Amino acid sequence: MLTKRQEDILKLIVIEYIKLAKPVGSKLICEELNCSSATVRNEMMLLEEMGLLEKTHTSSGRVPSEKGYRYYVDNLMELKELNGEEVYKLQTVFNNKQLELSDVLNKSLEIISDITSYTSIVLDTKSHDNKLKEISIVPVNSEILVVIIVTDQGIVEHKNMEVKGVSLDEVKKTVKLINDLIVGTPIDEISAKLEFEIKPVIGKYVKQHELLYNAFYDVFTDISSKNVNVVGKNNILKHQEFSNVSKVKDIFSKLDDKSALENIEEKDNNINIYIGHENKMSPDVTVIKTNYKTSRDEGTIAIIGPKRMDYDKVVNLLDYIKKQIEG
Amino acid sequence: MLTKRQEDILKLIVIEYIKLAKPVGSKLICEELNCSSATVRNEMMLLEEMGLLEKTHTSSGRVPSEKGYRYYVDNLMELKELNGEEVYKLQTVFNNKQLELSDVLNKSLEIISDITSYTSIVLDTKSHDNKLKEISIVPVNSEILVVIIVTDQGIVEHKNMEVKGVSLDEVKKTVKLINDLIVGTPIDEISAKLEFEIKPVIGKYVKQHELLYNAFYDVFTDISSKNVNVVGKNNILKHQEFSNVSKVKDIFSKLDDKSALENIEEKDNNINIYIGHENKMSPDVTVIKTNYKTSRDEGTIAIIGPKRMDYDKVVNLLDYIKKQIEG
DNA sequence: CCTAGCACTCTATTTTCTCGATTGCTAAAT
DNA sequence: ATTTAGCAATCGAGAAAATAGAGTGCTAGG
Repeated sequence: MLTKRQEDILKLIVIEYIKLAKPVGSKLICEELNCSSATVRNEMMLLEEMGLLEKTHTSSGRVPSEKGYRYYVDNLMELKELNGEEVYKLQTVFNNKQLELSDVLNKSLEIISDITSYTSIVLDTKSHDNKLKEISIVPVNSEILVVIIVTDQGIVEHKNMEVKGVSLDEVKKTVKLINDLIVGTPIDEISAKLEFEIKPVIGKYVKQHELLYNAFYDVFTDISSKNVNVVGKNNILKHQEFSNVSKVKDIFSKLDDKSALENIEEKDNNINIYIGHENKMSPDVTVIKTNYKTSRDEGTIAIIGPKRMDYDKVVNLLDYIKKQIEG
Repeated sequence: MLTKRQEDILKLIVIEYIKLAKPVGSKLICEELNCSSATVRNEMMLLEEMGLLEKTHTSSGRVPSEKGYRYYVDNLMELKELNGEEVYKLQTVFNNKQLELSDVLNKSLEIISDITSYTSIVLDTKSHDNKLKEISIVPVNSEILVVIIVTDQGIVEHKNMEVKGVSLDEVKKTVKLINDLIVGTPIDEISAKLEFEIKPVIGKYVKQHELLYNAFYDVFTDISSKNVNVVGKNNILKHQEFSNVSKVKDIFSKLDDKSALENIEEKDNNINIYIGHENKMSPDVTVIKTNYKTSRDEGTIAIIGPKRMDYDKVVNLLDYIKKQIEG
């Protein structure tokens, strides 16, 4: 258990270090508190023994440890209001009705990345609430046609389908069958329904059923897949903990690996903070993330920055966005 | 005019410098040629006077100047065949009929970026050959509906449209009118046709014509816009000319500016090489680019790397891709 | 016209030195 | 019992000096 003074010191060190990225000495702290630098040093020693502070070398000032940051975000952090300009910028995005939800997310996280100089990730999936509304096809040439799928929530997806050697009539028959049988099905149940209900039926009516079934199966599995987008990646370069190119390389290669990035998915509904080793990304960063869910899409939004991160601000911004999109 | 020996020396220096990124000394060259280092030095001096070589400091080896690279690519470069593995990798992409052309381009340039460690850009526009095939709408709720546009070449685009206060009947009437009047119109003529032929007509039949006209106009202009994609951006970090973070920042910010990137468009049908100051991107890089055009899409593909670039390989790869997609 | 030889130049690296910030400890003050 | 003043000790960051090595330009002889 920390004394009030120890908490004050820890808080000041975290805030100061976030601001200036230089180890914080006792002198700076004692100016803020009503005590001498020696007293502060004694307290600092205790805080270090508790594992909340670290030194970069024997005679350096103190730097918060991961445990120190953890204590800070759990007990000391104060959430401030967003300022008017930030809210205004975000509102123009939220009010643009022409944008789809995923665009809204990407654009608002662009703004956040701009404001904060951190990097954002949007992991987006079509919500299970989406029900198939309509399948239509447009032949492009004798080998290829385009399948267009629309859900009741307004999601539109399309994909080329290879149908070499299948007559257009056969295709139309199949589409009619599928439409009749699975319109109204939630998209995550389509694959199963396709296999157990549609496959047997089209087998009876359609000659090239094997080929067509596979083509549609591909189209549907493809369409219900996850989407990952990284925003403001260059902001990584702005932080001094990434002034050496090899660290940049490392983090960039992780931000590029879309399939690994899917692991960032957050199940929890709160805004969660993963400091350093608490996240799988890199021990050098903090990841702050939350869930979102609307009737149309669901997924995770995450902000990534150095551990020396403006925690209050990021939490606030994520909270604001989550509330806005979930309406 | 260069002598044969001078050309040999220049060529060796370019090749060696591309390989090792270190200024090339006379000793290395004279081992390849049948002459002494002093002779090579004399020739090097002449080549430097001609502006083809440079020194990094008084007693350093030589580095090709931009003019030197230019001479190399114009006169000395030999094109080699692609190796089997590379061709194989690319073919799996070209043979995947499910992919749209823009996906094929992006994926094949991903492969090229992998092979070469350079960065690629795809600038993609719908080809003028695309004719409007069909417009359809799907209402999502009372305020918003989705407009889906399909061209005869199989391009599908969709966009949310705000229609607050307009009855669904009015909208359907408008869509029918537009469909009747402009199906078959090349996409780049749609805006004009919309203004001069459609606008007057819907004015007669539809109450909220102003609002609907504007919404459709937005949708169409939006849809015929250009698309820029940057592939393999991280490869920038692999080259020692970008070992300092500020140069990385500079080039990254340029690669992020999608609208500025549209200027990369190449009108010429050949594979063109822009070395250093010859391109607008950055004096530190070379841009190699070419045009492509199919009935579906058209645009530019470009490879960006340090001036110390494997010119032969990149030219070959671009040539191969261009032929494949236009084939 | 070519080449061997050599003094010279400049970089890159290592070493040494100095300055200043900050610490931990001790002993005195509160 | 807690706080503080004082002080030697530690270490990093940066400047200055020393060294080694690669490569050049020039000269003179082949």
